[in-house]
Amino acid sequence: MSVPAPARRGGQPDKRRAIAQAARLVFGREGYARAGVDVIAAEAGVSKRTIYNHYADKEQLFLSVALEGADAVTDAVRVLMERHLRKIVDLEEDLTAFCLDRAQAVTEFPEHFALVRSIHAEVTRLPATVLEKWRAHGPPSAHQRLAPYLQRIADRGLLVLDDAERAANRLNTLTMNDVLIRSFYGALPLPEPTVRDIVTDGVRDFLRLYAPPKAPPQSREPS
Amino acid sequence: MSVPAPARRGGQPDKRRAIAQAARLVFGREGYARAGVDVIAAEAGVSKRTIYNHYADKEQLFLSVALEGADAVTDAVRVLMERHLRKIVDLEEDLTAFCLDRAQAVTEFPEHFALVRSIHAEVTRLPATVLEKWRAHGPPSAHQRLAPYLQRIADRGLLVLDDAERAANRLNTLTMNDVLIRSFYGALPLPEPTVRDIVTDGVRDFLRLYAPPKAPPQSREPS
DNA sequence: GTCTATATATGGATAGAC
DNA sequence: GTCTATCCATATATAGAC
Repeated sequence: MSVPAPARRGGQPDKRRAIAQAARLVFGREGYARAGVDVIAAEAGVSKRTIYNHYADKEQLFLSVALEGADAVTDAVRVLMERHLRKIVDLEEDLTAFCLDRAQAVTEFPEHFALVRSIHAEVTRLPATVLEKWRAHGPPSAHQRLAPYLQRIADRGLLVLDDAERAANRLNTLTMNDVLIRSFYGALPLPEPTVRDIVTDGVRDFLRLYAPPKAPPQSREPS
Repeated sequence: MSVPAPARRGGQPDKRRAIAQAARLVFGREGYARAGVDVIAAEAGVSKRTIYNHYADKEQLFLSVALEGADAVTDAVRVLMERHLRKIVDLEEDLTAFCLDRAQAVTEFPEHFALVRSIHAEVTRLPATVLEKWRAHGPPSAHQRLAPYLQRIADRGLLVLDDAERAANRLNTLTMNDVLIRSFYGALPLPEPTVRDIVTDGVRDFLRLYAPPKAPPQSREPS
């Protein structure tokens, strides 16, 4: 499943992107099995044969698009981390804002999460090598990138961490997972207030688990 | 989607169950779209026409089987609650045992969770009325049944609950959800030690959130 | 590389006898 | 109600001209 290099020689590389985008749309809307290569070709404005010139078959096209989409989401989350977790002013507020934005990313990439649902449905039929790549592009990598941010926060004394990666996973569990499951992985987006409640509660409990024993708000009047 | 009453007049009601079982197997193995009514008929040992005599179409067959399967899982979980949570001897141990058994139910009903994955993939194409029924038969009902058990435990002073149903959801979030997501809803079962780690950690954190402030182990020597 | 046209297969649903 | 045989639509993939 290594992403094949776009054909350069004389061909229009735009077409390949047009195909990928159309495939993402149609696969997301119809699911893998129902999606017709015909429809994808029409949506992309190319011939069916052109698709088969760029991709070996329907399955390769699907997997290629799925992995690209996962990377796009991953990049978006990376941006959110930098925005909310680089400089902490109020830990609870910043974590909440981060998780809220992260949760809303689910509804901002609807085509991709439709692909995620299709992959879940097909997962028992996918080759092991493909699944490994899928795992590598997915949530686990997100945890690995979140952990250093939490570690930096802990180094400033705002959290007490035994294991930064485990804590990253906990934050995810307490906020994202509920949103994912209850929204059917974004298929039926939850009302914004509901998401806010879930995330707020999750962050609060996360801090109850990981906040320092008694946060002395740097009282300016020592005994 | 009301489950239609089996035809009695002269027909063999066994056939219907054979069809349902075969459908559960084939839908679980192939997914909704790939599953052929032909194959289901062969697996059930009946003719294709017989299936269409019992069920309006493929979709009705699928949904009927899915809801029945959800009820079966629900009943199994109900049994586990009675076994582990009716009489508490050691709260942490009992909760852990319950959640472990509950998590392993995912791998004990592989066909059903394969159906769950298919439903996720199809969820945007399902009628709203069907989705409501699906939700009603699924996890939310499990929370509602778990809550009273937690409430009884709290009444004995072993937990401090603000809202029993919220706590039930928390226990679920901290144990089941990770298992579900990381195993791709049971498609790639996690190693038993991994499940044990997840559940053990989850219950420990649950108790850190909901245990009474300082559990006095009824010390026999007051000041 | 791209297009039109087509081969080939499959699957949902039905007709009609028993 | 159940079976055998079949219709018809659809979909993947390919052939061959430009």
